[in-house]
Amino acid sequence: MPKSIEEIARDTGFSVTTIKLVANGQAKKYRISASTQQVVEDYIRRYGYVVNHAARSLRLRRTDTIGLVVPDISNAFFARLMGELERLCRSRGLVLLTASTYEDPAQEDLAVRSLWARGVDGMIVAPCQQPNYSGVVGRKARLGVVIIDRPYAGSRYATIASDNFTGSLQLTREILKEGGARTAFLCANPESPSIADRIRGFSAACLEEGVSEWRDLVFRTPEDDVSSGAKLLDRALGRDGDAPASFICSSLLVLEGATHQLKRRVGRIPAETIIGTFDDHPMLDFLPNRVLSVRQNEAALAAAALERLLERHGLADPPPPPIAVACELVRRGRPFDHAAVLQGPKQDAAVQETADGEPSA
Amino acid sequence: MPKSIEEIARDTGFSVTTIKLVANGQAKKYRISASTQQVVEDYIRRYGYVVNHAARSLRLRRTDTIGLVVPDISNAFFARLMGELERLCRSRGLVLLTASTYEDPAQEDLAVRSLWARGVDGMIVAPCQQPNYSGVVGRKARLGVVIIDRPYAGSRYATIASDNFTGSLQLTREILKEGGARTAFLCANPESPSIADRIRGFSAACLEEGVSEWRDLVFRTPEDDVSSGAKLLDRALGRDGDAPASFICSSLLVLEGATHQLKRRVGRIPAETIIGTFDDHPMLDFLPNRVLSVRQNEAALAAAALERLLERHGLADPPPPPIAVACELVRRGRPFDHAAVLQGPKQDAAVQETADGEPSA
DNA sequence: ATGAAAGCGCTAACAA
DNA sequence: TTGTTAGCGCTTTCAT
Repeated sequence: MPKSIEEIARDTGFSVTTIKLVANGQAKKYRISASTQQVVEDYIRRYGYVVNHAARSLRLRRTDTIGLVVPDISNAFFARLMGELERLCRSRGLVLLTASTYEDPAQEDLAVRSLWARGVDGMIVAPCQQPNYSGVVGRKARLGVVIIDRPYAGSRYATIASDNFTGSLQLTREILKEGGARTAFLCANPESPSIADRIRGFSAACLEEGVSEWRDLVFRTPEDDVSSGAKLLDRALGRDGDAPASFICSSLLVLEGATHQLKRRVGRIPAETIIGTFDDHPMLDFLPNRVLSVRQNEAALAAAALERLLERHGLADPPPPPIAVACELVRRGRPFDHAAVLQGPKQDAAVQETADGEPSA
Repeated sequence: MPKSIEEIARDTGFSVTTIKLVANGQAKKYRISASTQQVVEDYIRRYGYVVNHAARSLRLRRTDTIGLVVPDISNAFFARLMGELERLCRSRGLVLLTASTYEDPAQEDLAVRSLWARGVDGMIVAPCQQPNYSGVVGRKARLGVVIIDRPYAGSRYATIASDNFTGSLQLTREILKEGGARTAFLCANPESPSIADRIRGFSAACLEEGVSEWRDLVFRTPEDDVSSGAKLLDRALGRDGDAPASFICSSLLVLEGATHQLKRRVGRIPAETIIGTFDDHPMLDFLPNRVLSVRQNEAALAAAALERLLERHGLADPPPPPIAVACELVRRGRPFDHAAVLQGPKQDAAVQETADGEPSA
């Protein structure tokens, strides 16, 4: 049971100042005598000392705690983001408080309010609505807020997000190149600014390739969940029910629903279907298909967000310009080889290429 | 910028006691006059009031904060566990501090120490070693600790874990029934008590079915990661390199490595291979195969852990008996129908069964 | 029905 | 080189 500074002072007969000085390793700086130092250090070695963080926070008006508010921590992207943030925080002596909102604005307000009441020094939030915490968080709050992942236009806060436009542009280009003239975009929650960017990227790539009717190829649904993915695929299949040569999903949840529905409607996931999706995941490897996915850089997003937060922006009226973090296009499987199928499977070098490279740990 | 109780008292001319009474809604209980109540409430409505949590903690010697220490928050199981815990905590006015250890005992000690220094009221930890925090956390710590997910034998702490033995038993039984006489168990980190239970379940099922040489079918590797999964599959394949009729993976990471390696060695994942794995995940649906997975009940684990923690066990010398939470066997795909393959694919009712049921949101 | 005051453990400013 | 003190905002106990 460790002692408080005052107890140590009382027991050793020195003053709190002295104790504090040696406890903080500032002994020689303030020329504490060697004997004093010895006594105090022995005492601490014996009984231990841990600063009382509550008292410290009360005095310093600072908790060394930051809050993270995300739609859903069990979403792999947010879980990785949190992991990175926590690592960064720990190395700076900060601690991370996390809350999930499940895409519910009311829960978001609640979470923000609760974190604020806990006295977090700042918050990083992936909002599910146009962010405005002035009512929640007080007017002149000394509290820093940075928005991540959902770059709502005109936000009063510093904003960090992936470059979804370019990611989508490159993904769509590549799919069109490999898979033919058209592809469908199964798109959940199109009102979200990050998704809107993905739609813009999709349309830009379509127009590049002369697909002027791109609007007919974007299928939308409000909810980003598995059942919506199934519905979207149904709509994309259309009347004939032929499997599409390729499709792009706005999220992994949509992809789950789409593949499920494809199995129901077509009986299987055709090997020649090219699948594009946002958010990379190792388990995409389970699909036998050619899969192109857009990987976000969680580490860079986390680092940028924390940096922005800590530079304590004076919360100036014009927030700093948004930061866009580059994505990476990940390719899995191989472009489908129609010739090989006609000849039947071969156990040769060509087949060895199916999965190349060592799996990474 | 909300006010403190004392500011409100000063500004309204009442005493802090009065303010506190109405702020806590105990006005009528203590028969505060209606006019007083009115004044105070108006003031609070106008300026706001949020308790200063640091001051409260200092006074109460309690932070209403609990810590969660897990090997890796980006592991889907732990992410879901955390989500459940956070939800439960919020409804009780608690807040959750989470730290990842990346299976490193040093980081685990660091995390525990750091949370302890933050004054958490209790900790839930999924340890990567025989847990012993007496040095870290002080002797007579009034701090509750409950161990989750890794039921180390003889631990001094209350322990909650899935019933991995039964889960493994049922999984292996079913695989043997569907897939023939033998199956391999690709097993990472066999020293971990939860994995040891899974091995015991595997062997019990093997013995039931008369597979006395089960020891030869368990392939082990210390690290639970993707590259280990690949190595394990290599070893299981043996000299002939024929694809196995079935195999079981001790974790999703192992499965990722194993499927990857299977593609390299065999050229593809044979449709008739039956795959068993621990930890269920929606993306297992991506595999065209028959897949059986053992789903842990994160909600029940979280609830049990929090309950144990909050009942403040006096930390009696004999810890309470471990709690085992039942798992659920999840089946995906269909048992492979060899006859259907010989006849070629059919677009009929039988094929419709491939994926049955609506996808769940 | 309302008020006064002590003290939780820490830090910072000032003293000696 | 070491000591003293005044709060930070809250809760609790004891007075009115």
